[in-house]
Amino acid sequence: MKEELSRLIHQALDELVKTDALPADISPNVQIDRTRDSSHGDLASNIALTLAKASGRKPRDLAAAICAALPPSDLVARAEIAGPGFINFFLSASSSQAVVRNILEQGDAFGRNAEGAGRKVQVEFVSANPTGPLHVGHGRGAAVGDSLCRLLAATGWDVTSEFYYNDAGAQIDNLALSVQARCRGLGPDDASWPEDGYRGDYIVDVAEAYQRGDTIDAEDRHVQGAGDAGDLAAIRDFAVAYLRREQDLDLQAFEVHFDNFFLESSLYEKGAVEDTVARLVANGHTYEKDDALWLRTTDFGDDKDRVMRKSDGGYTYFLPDVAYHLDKWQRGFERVINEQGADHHSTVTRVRAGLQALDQGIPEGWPDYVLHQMVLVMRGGAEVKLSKRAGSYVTLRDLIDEVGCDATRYFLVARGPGSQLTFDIDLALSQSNDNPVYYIQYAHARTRSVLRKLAEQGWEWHAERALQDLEQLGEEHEKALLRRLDSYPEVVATAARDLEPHTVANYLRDLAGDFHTWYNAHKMLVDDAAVRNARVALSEAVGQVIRNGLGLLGVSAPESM
RNA sequence: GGGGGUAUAGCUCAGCUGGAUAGAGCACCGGCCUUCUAAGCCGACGGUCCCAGGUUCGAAUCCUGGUACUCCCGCCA
Repeated sequence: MKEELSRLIHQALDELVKTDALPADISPNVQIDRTRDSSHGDLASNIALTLAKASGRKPRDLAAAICAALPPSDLVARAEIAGPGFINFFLSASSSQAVVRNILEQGDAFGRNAEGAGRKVQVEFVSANPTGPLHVGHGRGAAVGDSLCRLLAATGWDVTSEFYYNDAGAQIDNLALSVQARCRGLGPDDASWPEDGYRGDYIVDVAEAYQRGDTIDAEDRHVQGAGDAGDLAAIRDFAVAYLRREQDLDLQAFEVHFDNFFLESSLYEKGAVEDTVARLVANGHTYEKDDALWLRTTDFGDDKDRVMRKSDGGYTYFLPDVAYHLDKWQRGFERVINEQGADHHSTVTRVRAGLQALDQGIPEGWPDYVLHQMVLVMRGGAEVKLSKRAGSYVTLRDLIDEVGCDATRYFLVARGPGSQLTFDIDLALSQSNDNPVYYIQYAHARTRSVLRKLAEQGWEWHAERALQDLEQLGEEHEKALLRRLDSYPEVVATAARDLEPHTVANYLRDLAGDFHTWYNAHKMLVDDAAVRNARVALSEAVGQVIRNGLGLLGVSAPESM
């Protein structure tokens, strides 16, 4: 549609150049925008404003000349000059109604495109260490990351989702010590409680399960509790498996799926960490100082050099991070997106620097990052601190149990990742019916209800026949809906390109609003068969788009509410 | 000190890569259910788009300089 209009304008400009009404050396950048106000038509161009100076003519005069030179087209009913010199295009009824046919014919595919051209992309998100249940911050990562996967898949990318976790580091030792202490009947307030031990109640559950000899069947490991409080290694394996299973259940409840789980320990087993060190040393980007091995990341834009191998011989987390990303590159992911909490933003420069130092031909800006800001959780008017160690943080499972998966996912994905999110539990609980997700789902349920009612009244409706009656859609509310529906593919394309799923959420709210307004203003199931057919077709199109859009957010579209 | 993010209605937030009269939800006020689902609709109220400059036909949006809040800056992950 935009392309077509752009072509018409170019033709008009060529005509004006030919008749010397415009200088030949202009380089028009024709821009077509959707109008905000329907009194400004459906689409508008600012071309006369941008060319006014170069042509030495007043914008409105130039706009008039362009309008006069526009070749006739079935798409456009009329073009008007408005404001300082905009050209407003009013689409013909038939071309604006065509979107209904497109939607009903394309169904689930409406809004998808092939921009990714089947290229491989990996999205890594959540990546929580198995030291406790997932909290709200992980939930935001899960909601955003999963939506990104869906958006990328919808725009032609070959997507792999991945969850990375550390199953062997210092924090895991700390976890094991905490469970061991619980096995011995100690509490966080006892003198011999491990320093910085995990204080949460879930540690008690792990300890009891271990001592009972429970069997854990997690996605990637199967462990039985040995029951021996003295066997720290056994406790560690059991605790990791136990908490991984808990996280799997959290993700399952959140309806988030991962294609791959990647263990940090596997990097050591494969020798990938040693290889990475060797390569960095061979490339001459390292030096020894204070018994430690440093990487000169300042050569690659970092503000100071980083330790790779500590003076005690162990590696810092930085090194396996680099090894891990090299592994991603070697798996053929030319594009990788890491969705993380913004508190990790300082690792971005570091990891990219490490990859550059490897000299493997990895592009400088690789990989991409989507960083989400903190989620503040309010309860009873006060902030709940998200401290694992205090054990008082709000878990994702709590939220899902309390406000439901759909509402939680919508809430966490409906805001831009860059804005801090205040999740007010009291508000979510006391006013869960006011959550925007219900507003959208309700619109969908209404479209389904109309079909049921139609059948009850003995009327028949067939898409192919109804599409013959689309010219019956002449009400202003209907035109607004048609405009909104027509913009959906652009919304999806933009959201995917900018990695911003929340624009889809905003769009759906607007679409649902247009639908509810129309629903209240006009009855669909009227006696006039042609009008009825057309309106039900429009309703069906709305339902389809809501379904498609909610699908991108991982939110269900219920048949009835 | 360095870096990331944010600043828009009483509150929570949108604002489509510079467009026309800056929008929604919540809260408050007033209307609409005998009629396809009132989890809905209609109306009213509500603004120094943090401040100061700059860029241009045109700035909430871009640039510069400030201010405030927040997160990060370890031989933790």
